[in-house]
Amino acid sequence: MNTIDVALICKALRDANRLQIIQMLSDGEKCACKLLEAFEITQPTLSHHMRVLCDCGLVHVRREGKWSHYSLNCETFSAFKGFIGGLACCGNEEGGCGCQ
Amino acid sequence: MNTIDVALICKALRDANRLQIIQMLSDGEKCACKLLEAFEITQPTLSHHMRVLCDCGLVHVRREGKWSHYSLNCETFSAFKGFIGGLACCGNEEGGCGCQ
DNA sequence: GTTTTATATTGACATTTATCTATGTGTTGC
DNA sequence: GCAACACATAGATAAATGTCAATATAAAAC
Repeated sequence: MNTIDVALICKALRDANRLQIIQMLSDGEKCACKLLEAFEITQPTLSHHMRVLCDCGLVHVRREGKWSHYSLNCETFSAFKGFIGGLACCGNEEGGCGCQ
Repeated sequence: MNTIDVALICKALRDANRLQIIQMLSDGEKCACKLLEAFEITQPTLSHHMRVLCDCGLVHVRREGKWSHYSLNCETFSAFKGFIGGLACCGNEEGGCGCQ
C-alpha cells in the first residue's frame, strides 16, 4: 500500500460520521438500515457515505434481497493499519536535517 | 482519543503531500526548507500544510533562530495509531445486525 | 400487478480546501 | 541601519465535498 492509497483512505475517514461507521462495522457486519438508525442524516446521505467507504476499498457490501450488508474489508483495512502502525514517532526530537 | 479527534487527524492526512510529510518526519526531525525541497509546491503552500498538521496536534514545531524544525508529536501520533490499530476487522463477515 | 420497503442515483447548494501571488514578520550578517 | 534569508499570513480562486429533496431501482408482500 502506497501513499496515494493511504491518502484515499484518510480522505474517506476524514468525516466523523464515516469514522463512526467504521467503528460500528469493526463490531461486525451491519445492514444500511441499522447504520441509518445511529445517525441524524438522511438515507441518501448515508448511501453516499457508504459509497465513499466502498470506493476506497475499506468496506465490503453483501447484497441480499433488498438489504445491503456492510462489513470491513479485512485486506485493505489491515494494510492501512500496517502502514499507520509502521510509522515511527519517538526518539526523533533533535538533530534531524542538519540545518544551521 | 475520541472519534472527533481521529477525524480531525484523518482530515489532516487526507492530502497526499501531508501524508508524505508525516512519512518524512517519521524518519526524524526536519526543517521547513528540507521539506520544501521534496515537493513541487510553493513555500506558502508548505507553510499551510504544516499549520494544518500542527493544528491537529500531529506535528510539533521547534523554532530556532530563523529556522522551524518539525517533528512528529509522539503523544498524539501514538494515540492515533492506538485508535486505528484497536479497530477489529476480521471474522465479522456474517450475521451482524439481525436484519431479515 | 400494485403497493410497500430498502437502497441507490441525480441535481443543487453551501462549505471547505489546496493552491497560488503578494506581502508581512522576525532573524542573521554586514 | 540595511540587505538577505526563512518562514508566516492574507486574500483570491477553482475544485472537492457533505448534505438535502426528489426520483429511480429492485425486491417483497399482498
